[in-house]
Amino acid sequence: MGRGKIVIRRIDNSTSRQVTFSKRRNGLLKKAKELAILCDAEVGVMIFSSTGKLYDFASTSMRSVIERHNKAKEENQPGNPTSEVKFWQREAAVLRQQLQNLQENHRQMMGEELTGLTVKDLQNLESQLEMSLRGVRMKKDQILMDEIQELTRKGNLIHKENIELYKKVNLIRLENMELYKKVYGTRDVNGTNKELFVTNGQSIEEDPHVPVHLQLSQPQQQNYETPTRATKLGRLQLH
Amino acid sequence: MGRGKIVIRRIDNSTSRQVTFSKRRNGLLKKAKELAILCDAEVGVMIFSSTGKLYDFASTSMRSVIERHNKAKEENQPGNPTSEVKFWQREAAVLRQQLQNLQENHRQMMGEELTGLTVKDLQNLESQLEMSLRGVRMKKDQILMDEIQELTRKGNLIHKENIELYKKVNLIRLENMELYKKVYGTRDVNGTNKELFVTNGQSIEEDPHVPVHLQLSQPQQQNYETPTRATKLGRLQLH
DNA sequence: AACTATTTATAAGA
DNA sequence: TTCTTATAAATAGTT
Repeated sequence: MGRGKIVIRRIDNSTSRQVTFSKRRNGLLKKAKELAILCDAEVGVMIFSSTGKLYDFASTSMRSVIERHNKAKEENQPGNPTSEVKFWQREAAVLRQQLQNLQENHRQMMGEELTGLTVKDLQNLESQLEMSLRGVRMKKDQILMDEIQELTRKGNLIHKENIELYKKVNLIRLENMELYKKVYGTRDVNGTNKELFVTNGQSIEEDPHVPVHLQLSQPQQQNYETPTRATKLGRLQLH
Repeated sequence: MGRGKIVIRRIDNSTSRQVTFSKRRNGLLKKAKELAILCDAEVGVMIFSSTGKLYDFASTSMRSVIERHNKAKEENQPGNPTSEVKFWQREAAVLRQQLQNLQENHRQMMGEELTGLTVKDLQNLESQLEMSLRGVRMKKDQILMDEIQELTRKGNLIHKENIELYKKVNLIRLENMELYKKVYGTRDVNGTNKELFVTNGQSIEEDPHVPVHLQLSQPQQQNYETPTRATKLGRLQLH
């Protein structure tokens, strides 16, 4: 696969041998990775350049690959089949089996690997998924309902606060009007000094019955405190 | 490098995963050999199929490659009893952790253990379940459709057989009537010797247009041959 | 390190 | 599994 065909024999020219090594080494490692992923295989590759430098790849870990290789070749180091080692090997084997079973099950629940299942199996799976879906939706709805309830509660609280606030404002306003009369007489009583009743740069006066109008938070927002007028009013410090 | 481009991700279809494994394994081993020869490198490759079968290549010997690798990594030999036990312990711990993670995930997919999930999490889970459900239903429907198609095909076949059979029966009956006339003259032509046209103890005569009435097999039954009248007739040997 | 003409690997289909 | 074939990918030789 190149400009020309080559025969597989040691490349004499040191430079081009080096270049080819670099290219083909990368190619080999890439293909090893691909094989491991595509085919769900455990792969280990070790390469030493002619200068002794190591390049390797292991889909899991090189140690695991080597252990497995040793076991497969039954070339267990002659002289240490310690019961402890055997115990842990068995333990790992059991766990690996469990993991594999669960993985298969999980894949089926993910709607993958359905080939080989009977209609009965598929029906069971379907029922299970439907049940799960119902559960999940119920839970989600519960959370949303709770959220709504909480927001409604807060809204009502703020509404009450606003009413109280309104009363106070009106009291102060009356006091103020009295004061105004005392200082300036009776002229120009209406339409002045609105500034005195302004909070946060917004006049309350223009809307005497501040409606509770909370915006429900979207599910993806954790922040319940959307800066609506109501919450702004809610933050008012009254003393 | 094939008829189509593929993404590097576990191949779902077990058969094609196996086929690809076989091809790419050979490719990888070939390239490992070539690299070793062309570039004068020491190369070792170990591959375990998902079924656990080992395939390997070493330009020198696997032992040598592993030794060299160990030395390069400055790690103790996997033959050291203590380190071996430690290795398996770690292996077991990793597997146990994986199992636990997968179990939690699986429980959530089963609609259990949903506490602690955010609305966002629940929505993702919901989508996943919906997708899985779609996949499962599609698969199930596919199987049922195939089954129905197959049954329809068989039904039509049997219907045709019945029609042919009917023609033959009528022919034989006519022949028989002629015979009867010759033997007994013309008296009592009708209403006799019905026995001659009886198959399996059931008279065809009573139902001249045998309807094709196949019972669809329930999903759990593999047996398509429910013993209806139609199939009984279908089993008649005609020569 | 790029570039590409070619070879090689391999995905899909029988 | 193995073969075929169209196409993707790797890479030999070159700049």
